[in-house]
Amino acid sequence: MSDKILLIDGHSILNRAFYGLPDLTNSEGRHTGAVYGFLNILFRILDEEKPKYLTVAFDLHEPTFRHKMYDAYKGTRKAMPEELREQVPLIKEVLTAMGIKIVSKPGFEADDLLGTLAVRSEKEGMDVTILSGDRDLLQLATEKVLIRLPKTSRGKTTIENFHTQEVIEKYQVTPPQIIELKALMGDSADNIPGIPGVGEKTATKMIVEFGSIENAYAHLEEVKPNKAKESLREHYDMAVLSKTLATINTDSPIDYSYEEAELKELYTPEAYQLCKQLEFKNLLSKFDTAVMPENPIEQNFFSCSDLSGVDALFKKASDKAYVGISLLADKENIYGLGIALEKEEIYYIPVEGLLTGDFLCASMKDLAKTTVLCALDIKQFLKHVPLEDETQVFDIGIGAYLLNPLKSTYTYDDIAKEYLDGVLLPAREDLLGKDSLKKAWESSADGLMAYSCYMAYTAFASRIPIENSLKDSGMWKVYREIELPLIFTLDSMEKYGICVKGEELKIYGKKLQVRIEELEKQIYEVAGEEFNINSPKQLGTILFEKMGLPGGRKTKTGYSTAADILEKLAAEHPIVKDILEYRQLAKLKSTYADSLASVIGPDGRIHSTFNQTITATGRISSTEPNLQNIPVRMELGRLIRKVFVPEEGYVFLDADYSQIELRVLAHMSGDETLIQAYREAQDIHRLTASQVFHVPFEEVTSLQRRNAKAVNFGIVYGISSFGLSQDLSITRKEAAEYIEKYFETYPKIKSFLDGLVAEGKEKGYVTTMFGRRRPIPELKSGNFMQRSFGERVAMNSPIQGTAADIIKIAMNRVYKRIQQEGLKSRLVLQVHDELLIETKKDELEIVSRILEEEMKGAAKLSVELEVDMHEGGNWYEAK
DNA sequence: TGCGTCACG
DNA sequence: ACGTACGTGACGCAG
Repeated sequence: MSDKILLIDGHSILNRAFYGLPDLTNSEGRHTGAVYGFLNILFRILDEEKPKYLTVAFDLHEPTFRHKMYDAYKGTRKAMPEELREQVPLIKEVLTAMGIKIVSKPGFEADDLLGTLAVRSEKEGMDVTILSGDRDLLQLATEKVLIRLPKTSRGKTTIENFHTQEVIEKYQVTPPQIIELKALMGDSADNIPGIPGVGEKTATKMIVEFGSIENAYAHLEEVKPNKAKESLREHYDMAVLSKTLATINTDSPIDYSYEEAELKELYTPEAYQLCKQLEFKNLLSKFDTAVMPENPIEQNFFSCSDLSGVDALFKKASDKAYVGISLLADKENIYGLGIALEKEEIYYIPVEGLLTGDFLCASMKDLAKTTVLCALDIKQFLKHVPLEDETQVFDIGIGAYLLNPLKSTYTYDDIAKEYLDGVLLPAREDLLGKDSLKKAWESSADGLMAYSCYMAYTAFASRIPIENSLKDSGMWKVYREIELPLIFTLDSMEKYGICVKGEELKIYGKKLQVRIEELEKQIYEVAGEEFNINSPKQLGTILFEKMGLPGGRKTKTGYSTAADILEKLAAEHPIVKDILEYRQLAKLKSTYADSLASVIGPDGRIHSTFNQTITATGRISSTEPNLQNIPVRMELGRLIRKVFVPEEGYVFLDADYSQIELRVLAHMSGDETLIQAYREAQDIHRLTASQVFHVPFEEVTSLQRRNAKAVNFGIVYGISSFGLSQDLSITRKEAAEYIEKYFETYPKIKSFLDGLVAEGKEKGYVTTMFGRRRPIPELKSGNFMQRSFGERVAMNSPIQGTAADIIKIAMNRVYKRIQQEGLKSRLVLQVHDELLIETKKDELEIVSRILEEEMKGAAKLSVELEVDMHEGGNWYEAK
């Protein structure tokens, strides 16, 4: 087999990647999306082609010969956006680090270099592949030269491939004739003037008929249509110029050695460093551990596996003010412990023989009496080492979250990079691969010690920088008084869990199943065939193609079959109602009945995880299972709440804030009308309607009230006339009028929201009443969509976030009061504005007083925080 | 794995 | 002109 060479059009692929992918930046705000996209496509092609040689060609910035000709003629060049421009040197740097040959030459475009190398290589007897985003390159296709054009449509990349034959099939002309086409049609992007009045159709006809522009002129009288003939006649010199401009030079005088272009090891240490800095996490896994640089920190790792040594170690640790801790543990087992006493003194203790997990945990409980334990995830730590005093611990993960809540994970290597002067530590995956801790342990992976020590090191070393940053940014109080105590509150909620009746859940699931099968049958019958109703794609085909229903909104992949679309179609055909019911039941069965049943523990209770470092606004989230989205709005779904029950001798007490976000808005904006409204009104939406629509309170119609309610919601979400119009099924204009009237009624709300956006733009972040920050990089975006999103976020986050702060404060206080007063009752759930307490029957009175006092008293606002409370024998009754 | 959908606040 | 309400998590499908 002959050798293969891959030639890449650097700028054009970078361009493709830039425009095809969302604007990606690393945590320093450096734009990296185009480089990332480039590398992804490079690896994909390398994988497919496995070439022996590889070369990437770039234009230089100075104008080339061909451009000069036309610039002189027309004098225009297109500008490159700054976000892309700064990535050009970056991709060159990465390619160089990977040992990839780059060519460019003053006075020559990348096209010319590619053309020259393609012709030269073909002559050498090689197979040539050219990767470009530019169709001009098609003129280079031959039997041996393959042109590959990546296309990004709907987010994914497909590649079109062209040898001579494919060019002819697609364009009806041979590759060299592509030049003629292009010269006739012109190309504004490429600054080729072309012949006025000649487009793709005419050009193709002409070349198919005459073969070349010259021949067309030779038979000018035969050229049709007349318009084109006249234009050709008039613009002869334009045709000549265009052809020159469109022709890629295949004989450029470049020095080129195949030896240098030979593909070598791409995954070099230099490339690793770069990918790490750019935060290309997916790419890092491609690197072999062998290329990872030796880290000086590692020389300070010590293994400690004898009892007396460990005793001495804990003794030494107890003299420190604080230490870094990493506990290697999962739900079942403890595998080892890392302790950092100093930056240069880190120990690893594997669980082994007399050094049991229990022993280590007991030692740490002791250690906590004298020394602050710093770790990445204190809540996980508490699962094995129960502590009660928040002053005994420091959580660097939560600190890092507060400082930037937009990250999706808070891993030690990220934190080290961020807070320890950019130090690059090997990530978990570098050390342990994708294996679970258990697996790594069983195969006694030697990465365990490094993993544990790096984590302990990071916890130790970043404590001070994180603490300082929190103080500098005004978030120390949020950390110290809200988030840190909340760790203990959430830990307790997770440990208690909530009792769920598994048997009844099964019965409920079976009932659903019966009806689901009925509906299935009915739907198949009406549709005339069996299909997967759960597949939006198949469903769309049946409804909108086979049955001919009017298809509305489109999604990326086809027709939308979302509920709001189907509801509007319900009158068109009875099948739609059945589908909606089917959907509802299928959801209830799969997400609630079945999966809830599968996570009931041996104690008969569900122990959800409450995440403290997920949301951008400061809310907590709940996973495995999510107990914050148990149905309540529809009766059938709401019934599920009957299986959530308190244990014997207890009842549920459920307390929720009434319209907390609107009250927060009233307070933060200081709008007297809204504040006054809250001081007077039972029904805020009715009152809003009466004020906005200028009708007496008693005469507000239900429609007016509904509209006012939607506007109130809209305000909290960062109002837009479009969003409101969608929600209310009214025109944008009407929605805009509602909003205008609303702002007339509550003028300070308008200036408050405007102020938030202005503040966000100026500072790059917005804050809650308590100082919690949310960065909003989107506000700086040049993209209208992104920027608008940023503006809505700027309006919403302080409100949602303040409400989140308030309920967190309330949770902590309720938790502590229950503890202090020695009660048996316990907080078991939080659902954003709602707390559920499993209450000992004889403690009902005191607990309801605690709830009321602490929830209402959690924040001092200019309007009352109102709390609704209900008790019941299950969650359904208590809500 | 990403998307569409839908459950909650 | 752009094309959407804010914040989440889980499921099933399709590639």
